[in-house]
Amino acid sequence: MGSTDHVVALAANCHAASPRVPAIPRAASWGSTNSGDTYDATWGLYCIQRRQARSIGSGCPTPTCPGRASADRSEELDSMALGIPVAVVLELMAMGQQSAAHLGELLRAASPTPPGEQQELAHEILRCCGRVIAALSGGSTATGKKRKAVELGHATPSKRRGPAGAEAAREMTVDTTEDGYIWRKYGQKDISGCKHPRLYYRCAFRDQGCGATRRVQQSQEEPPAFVIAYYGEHTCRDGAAACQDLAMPPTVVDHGSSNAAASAAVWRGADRNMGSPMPALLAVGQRSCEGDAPSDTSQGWSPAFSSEVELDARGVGVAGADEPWTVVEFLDGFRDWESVFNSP
DNA sequence: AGTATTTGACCAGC
DNA sequence: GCTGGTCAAATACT
Repeated sequence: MGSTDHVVALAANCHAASPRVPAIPRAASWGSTNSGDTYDATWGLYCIQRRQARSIGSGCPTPTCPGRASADRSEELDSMALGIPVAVVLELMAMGQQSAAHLGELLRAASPTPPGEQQELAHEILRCCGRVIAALSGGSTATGKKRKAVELGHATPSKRRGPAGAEAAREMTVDTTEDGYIWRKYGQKDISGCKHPRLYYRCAFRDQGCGATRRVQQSQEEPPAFVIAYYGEHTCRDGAAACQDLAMPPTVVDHGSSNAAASAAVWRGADRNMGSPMPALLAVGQRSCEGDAPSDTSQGWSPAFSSEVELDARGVGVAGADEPWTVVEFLDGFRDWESVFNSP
């Protein structure tokens, strides 16, 4: 059995033990909050209503919905050689990432110290997913503009245009500023022609040498969307994993972070989800952005979501009348892209 | 008291 | 000179 099968099987087994789970972040790229699709990322099950899949390319009034106005979307859909929408790949990779994180958590719980080969493997899966997501996000930048060498951090550290030390900008438009990393705000600037200020964040683990930064600009659209540009790579044990570790129960994780306040903030988030089946992933990231400027430090695991996920005994979403499908079916080969996206 | 955030100042590119 | 990215002191928060 391969690693992926292992993760999927594990996730499916875990879900069987707990068929109902709280709301889970949905990848922003799928957009609409009331489209009827459901995503149980924690347990690795993904349900999507066919009507939502059809909305891609047919237009949707929701500004952040992938089906809206479909010039950009069709461009994105065409952007992959295999004809697979980038957004869907991102979604699946995010799911894989979460499953790997969950696997790591379970392995850690089974044998806390020292980290075993299995845990290293889980971490490797997590890292691979993260890199694919980063690569795909970079390939679908909103502006498509290339940054000059001086902006890419090849120059000595300075106050150059573009965050210092940045290697590349990966720009994306999402409906939440939460992305699974812990960021520390270090600046804010009013930008000419923009109603909202631009916010500057760096990784909270900067003291560990992590040079990742991001720039957040709220669009003037309604509802709010955020254009987030990422610079540099997370070197803080792959950022997301570290952040997730912080959110785990203390009996499982001793992260050793000197960042007490950040840890405390995450723990407060965890408290809100006491009793949920997977606090490490559910606990954080449920604060939505309100007002003009999201001044909060993002702690979330994953992008925006708003709907409660109701699952039946098999762990399949039952949000609507249309027949749902699960990503497990897809991964097992019972569903293919055509059946998902072209079905009436 | 320690840490995070805010915000005006500074700096460099354009 | 204007703009935007960063710094750092002041302030707020826990």
